[in-house]
Amino acid sequence: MLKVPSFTQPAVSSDPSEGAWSRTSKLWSSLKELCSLVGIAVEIDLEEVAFQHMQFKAGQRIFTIGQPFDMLYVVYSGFLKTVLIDEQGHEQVLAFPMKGDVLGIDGIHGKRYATEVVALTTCEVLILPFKTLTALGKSDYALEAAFHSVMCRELVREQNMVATLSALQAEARIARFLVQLSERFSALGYSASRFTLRMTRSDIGSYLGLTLETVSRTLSAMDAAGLIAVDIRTLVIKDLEALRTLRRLRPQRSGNEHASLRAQAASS
Amino acid sequence: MLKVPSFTQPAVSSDPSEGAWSRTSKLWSSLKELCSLVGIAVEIDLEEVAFQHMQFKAGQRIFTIGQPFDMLYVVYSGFLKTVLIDEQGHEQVLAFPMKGDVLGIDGIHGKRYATEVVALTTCEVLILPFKTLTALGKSDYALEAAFHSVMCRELVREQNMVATLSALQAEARIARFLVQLSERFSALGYSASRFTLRMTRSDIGSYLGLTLETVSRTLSAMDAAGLIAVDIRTLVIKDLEALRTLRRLRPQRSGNEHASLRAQAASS
DNA sequence: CGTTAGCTTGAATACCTTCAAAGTAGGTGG
DNA sequence: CCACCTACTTTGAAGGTATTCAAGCTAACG
Repeated sequence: MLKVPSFTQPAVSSDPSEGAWSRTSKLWSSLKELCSLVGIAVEIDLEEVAFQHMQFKAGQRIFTIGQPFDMLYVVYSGFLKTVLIDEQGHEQVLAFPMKGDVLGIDGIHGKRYATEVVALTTCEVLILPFKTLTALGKSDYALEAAFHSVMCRELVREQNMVATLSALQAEARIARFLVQLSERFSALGYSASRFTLRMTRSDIGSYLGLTLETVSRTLSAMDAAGLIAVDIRTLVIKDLEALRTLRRLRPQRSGNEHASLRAQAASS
Repeated sequence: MLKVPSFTQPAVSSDPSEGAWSRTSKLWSSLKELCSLVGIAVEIDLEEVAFQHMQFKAGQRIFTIGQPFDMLYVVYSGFLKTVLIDEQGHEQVLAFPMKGDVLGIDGIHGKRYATEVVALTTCEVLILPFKTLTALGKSDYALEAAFHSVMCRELVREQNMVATLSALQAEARIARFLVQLSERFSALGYSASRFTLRMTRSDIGSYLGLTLETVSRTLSAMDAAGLIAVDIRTLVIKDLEALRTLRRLRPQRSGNEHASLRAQAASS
C-alpha cells in the first residue's frame, strides 16, 4: 500500500529494515566502516582488522539473557527489539535498535548479557569481539574515548526514557515515541514522515508502559485528530510539530526548590 | 513516635548519610582506596596517584546540567539525588546515589553533563579527573576493564528502573524502592531494616513516576498493613519478604511469543 | 513565635486498564 | 488457489487506580 521509491536510498533495499535480504551481501567490515556506522570520528584505518557480518531472520535472537558475554554487535541493517525478561517471564521492551546502534553493552558488567535482542525483521549485524575492541582501545586513545562515548550515549537514552515514562501520560508518550522514530529514520536518510512500524502494539505498549489497547486507541485518536494517518503498520506523520509539542506534562509540583535556593545562597 | 536508637550503627555516625559532617576528615584517597570504594578488584597501587576529596552541604550541587564535563565523582559519604531538568523546568529524579556510586558518567558523551546531582545531606565526594582516568586505563588493562564495568552497571540499573516503571503499579514500585534502599544500606554495613529517608515524598514520587500524594498514601497503607512503620523520614521495615514478593505485576498479555517460537524452529 | 516546606488525608474526577468481542492480515496446508 | 489458522488489531463498556484539588497538620528555621 505504501511503496517507498528505492532511488532515494543509499542501501541495497528500499526499506530501512529490510537491508540485506535475499543476498549474502557484505561479509566483513573494516574498522573505518565500523566507526562511520556508529557515528564516531576516528580516522585510523588498520587494514589487518576486520569485523564479520552475520544475518538474522525475523524472530531470531542475537543473544539471550544469561548467555556469557564476549561480543558486542552493531546493527548494519534491519530493525530489532531489546527486551528484559523478569522473574515471572514477562517481557519488557527496552529499546528498538536500528542501523548504527550497538547491542550487548549491558553484558560488560557481570560478564553475561542482562537483556536479549530479537530481530523484528531480517537483520544484518557486525560482530565485535570485546577483546578485540579493548585491545584496539589500548593502542589508540581516540578509539577508546569514542568507545566510552558510545556506551554513555546508551545511558543518556535510557535516562531520557525514564523521564518519559515518569512524567508523561499516554498520549504524550506515544507522540514522543513517534517523533523519536521519525527523527531516527530521518537521520538514516529515510523519510521522516512515512515509515513502517515493525513492532506490534504490544511491543510499543511494553516499551512505553502502556497496554496494547491504549496504544491502539491513542493512535486511532491521533489519526482522527489529523496528526497522523495510521493503517496497521504503515504510519504517516501529518503534523510533526503538533506531535513534538504534545507533551502534556503533569503539573509535578516541584517539591523542594528551597534546597537549591539555600545552596545557591550558601555557595555565593 | 518512632525513635531510632543510634547504637546499632558500626560507623562514626549513627546514620549512613551523615558520614563526615563537622570535621575536615580525609583530603586525599589513593587509587587503591578508590577501587575498593566503587567495588572493583584492582590490586595495583600507584603511590603517585591520589584523588582529592570535596565536601558539599545539603542542597548544594556537585555539578549542573550543561556544565562542561571533565570530572567524574565517587560518593564517599552522604546521600544525593540525580535529576534531569526538562525544557519546561520540571525536575525528574533519576537516582539516589550513595557511598561508592559514581557521578557524572552521563557527561562523557557530549562533553557536557546531561544531569545534575544535588546533595540531600552533607556529602563528601572523591574527584576523578577524567583525563587521569583514561591515562591510567591505558597503562593498566584491568583498570580499564573495571572502568567499563562500572559504566555498564549504571546502564543495567537504569534498564531495571525502566522495567519497574513500566510494569509495576504504585504499591509494587514503592515496595521495590524500599527493598532497594534496604539492600543498599545493608551492603554498606548499616541496618537493612531501619533507616532514614533523606529525600522528600516529592522526590520519591518523581523517581517512581507517582505523585507525592500517592507515595504518602501508599506508605501509610503499608504501615497500616504492618509491612513497615513510617514516621515522616524514619522508616522501619517489618516484613521485608512481604515487600519483596509484593510485585503485583500487570498481566501484560505476552504479545508475540510466536516470533520466538518461529525463530527457534527456524534455527534448529 | 511566626513562617515555610513538607507530610497526611479526604473527596471527586480523569485516565488507563481490564474484559470482551469482532475484524483483519499473513502464512500454511489441503 | 482457497480456506483456515493464528497472531495482531480495533473498538466498546465497565471498573479500578492514581491524580487532582483542597484543607489541615507537623516540624524546622529564622
